[in-house]
Amino acid sequence: MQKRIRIKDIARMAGVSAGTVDRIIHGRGSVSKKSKEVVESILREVNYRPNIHMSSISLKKTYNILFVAPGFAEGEYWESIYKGIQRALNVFENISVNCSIMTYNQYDVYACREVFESALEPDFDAVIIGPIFQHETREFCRKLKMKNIPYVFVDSNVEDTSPLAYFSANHYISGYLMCRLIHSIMQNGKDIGIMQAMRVGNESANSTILRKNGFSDYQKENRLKNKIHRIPFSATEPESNEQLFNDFFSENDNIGGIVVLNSRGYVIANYLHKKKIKDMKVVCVDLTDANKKALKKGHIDFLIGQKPERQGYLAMKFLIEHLIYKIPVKVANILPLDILTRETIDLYSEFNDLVYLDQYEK
Amino acid sequence: MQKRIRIKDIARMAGVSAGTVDRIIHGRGSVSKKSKEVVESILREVNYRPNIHMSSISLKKTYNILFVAPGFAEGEYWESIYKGIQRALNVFENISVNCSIMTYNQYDVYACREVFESALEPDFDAVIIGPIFQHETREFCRKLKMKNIPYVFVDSNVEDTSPLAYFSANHYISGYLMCRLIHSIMQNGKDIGIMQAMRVGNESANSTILRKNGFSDYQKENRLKNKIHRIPFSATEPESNEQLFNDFFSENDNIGGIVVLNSRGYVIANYLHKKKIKDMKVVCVDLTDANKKALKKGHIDFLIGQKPERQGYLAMKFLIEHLIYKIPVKVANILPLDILTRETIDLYSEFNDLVYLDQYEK
DNA sequence: CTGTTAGCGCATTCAC
DNA sequence: GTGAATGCGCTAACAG
Repeated sequence: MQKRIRIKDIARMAGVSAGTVDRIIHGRGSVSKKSKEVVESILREVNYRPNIHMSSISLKKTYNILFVAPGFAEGEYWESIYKGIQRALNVFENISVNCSIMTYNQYDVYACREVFESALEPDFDAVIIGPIFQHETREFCRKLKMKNIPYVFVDSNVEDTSPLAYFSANHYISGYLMCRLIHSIMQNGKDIGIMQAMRVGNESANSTILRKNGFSDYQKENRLKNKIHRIPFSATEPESNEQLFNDFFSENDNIGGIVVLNSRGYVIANYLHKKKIKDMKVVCVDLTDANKKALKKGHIDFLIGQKPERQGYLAMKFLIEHLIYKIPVKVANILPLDILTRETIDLYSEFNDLVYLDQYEK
Repeated sequence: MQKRIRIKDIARMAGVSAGTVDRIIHGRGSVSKKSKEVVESILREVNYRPNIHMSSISLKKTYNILFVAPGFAEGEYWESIYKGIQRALNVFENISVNCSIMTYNQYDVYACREVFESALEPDFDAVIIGPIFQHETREFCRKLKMKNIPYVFVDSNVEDTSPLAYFSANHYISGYLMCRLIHSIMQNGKDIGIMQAMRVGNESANSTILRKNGFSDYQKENRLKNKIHRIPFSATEPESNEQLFNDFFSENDNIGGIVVLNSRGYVIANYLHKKKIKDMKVVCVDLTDANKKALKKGHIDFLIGQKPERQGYLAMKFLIEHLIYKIPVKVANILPLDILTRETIDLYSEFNDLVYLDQYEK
């Protein structure tokens, strides 16, 4: 139970003053090569861990951080991520951070491009990106890199970019799991319906593609021969869905289970309930308000959660720490998947709303 | 985005000095009734929230806290709770806390009595209790109350006591959920085997009883007529279990699913594997190392987690906050249940081991 | 390039 | 019973 090592201790050991050690830790130049080497070797040797709460009271700088992601309404997936970001800002309230937010239409690649373009104008200290379109995101990241602006991803990673870190679920395993779950509860030999949104430009979201791969691989690995049908669905014109579903089910009368690879599971769950279609097992993803409600009523059997709040929280936390200390952070941060049923959803929500928060947060 | 209110602000508003406000916040007497009233009303009015990280650097007092619970080996349930306690001590390392630990044999009520007796000798500032035997725990709490020592429970609450708070899963729902899960994956019409440990004095653990109730109620509510058989099992003489299981399965040949209401699920899971008994669904509770291993190999289908680490963490955190600020804490703290499968267990463990921890913890 | 000093919010100690 | 002074670990501004 030895006392934590302080800057003062490091300074004494290195034969310099505390001010010099501080300059080295924060890399604000103007130190001799010799001092730098000596101090840095001692820092490593004693594994110095700065006390961020102490730092924060004396820190003067204001950091400007941008969160750019798909737009969201209350209770939707991306709102949870934003809430997590806010929570981090509360925990580190002593540190002055301005967090701007810019959103784009996730079903329209052209809108996304425009928003990314305008996001490059101001000079942010760092950016948190919620990516949907791979190509556009890559381009955006390339420009950020040229401007020397660090960025992190939430929700999913994008290949061929160099983020400081990303905070994501493993979407492949998510799809793999959903396939296992639907099979474990549905009647053998029945067909499976899959819902997966299409976007303008005919590109599925990054995460949805990965889930689909996981789903298919589970089928292959277990030599499952159930027929898979794609259920037509429109995210942008919700009023057309009922007709689409009617057509689908009249053409396919052997469906025993439905898997929804995006966060709109409640749409089909509510449809099934309305049409009094029983004996249909449903597995969905994302704890949106609408999905939680459908789960609670028993219209969804299993709901997979991706801890979006925690993703946002960790992203902002790591960014703050990086900006202050230039600490090398772990790049790949894969969060666990939550499996929720109607029995556990209430406890889950309550806990996240109340106990989970630190008492000293707003 | 207004700045947080400081003690200095309160002092100015109340027309007293910061020292006086501090004395009132911590209740260390020697303040006039009038000052107390004025300051307290302002504290409420502005909803003053002290900054514990600032408090901690200047705090001089050392707190002595006892953790008394069933003994544990590495990777077992109670170790996780203890780990959570340690984690809280790391997060609040600036605060000087001595945490002692005393353990008792959870299968022997007489051993428990003795340990409780000797736990009353030293003068602790607070006690964290892991209860097994209801009657003995009540008696222990009664004596703690007489000595004016506050206590909290982890794992489960005990009726007719007055803890400062308790941190627990909802064991009733846990049993209810296990019943639902086993039914959703096992073949219709088969029998169910239940494992539930017996203890010296013939008293089941608090939590196990509650789980059993939940299990039974799910059956009743859904008018499920499957036969339930109790599987004989000894926690204290593990070498006798194979014979007990052999006898059980030769007498009961229609078992389709097994539910284990205590943390020893791996015992039967490994037995089934060894004996090459297929087509038997297994649902267990507690993420012990042995259970996780069995889950990963596919010998357990669903494993229910109770977040023991988080229980321990929250218990210690709340206790520290209470000791420092006498903040009224929420008494009932029910944590959500985790549902784990072989697909999700790895992500869960990794995350808990690494990312979950604050960077500034050891 | 570097040491010194002041001040962040808070608890404590010492005069009054 | 109370205000003022001191120090906790750290950063920032200044002087050299």
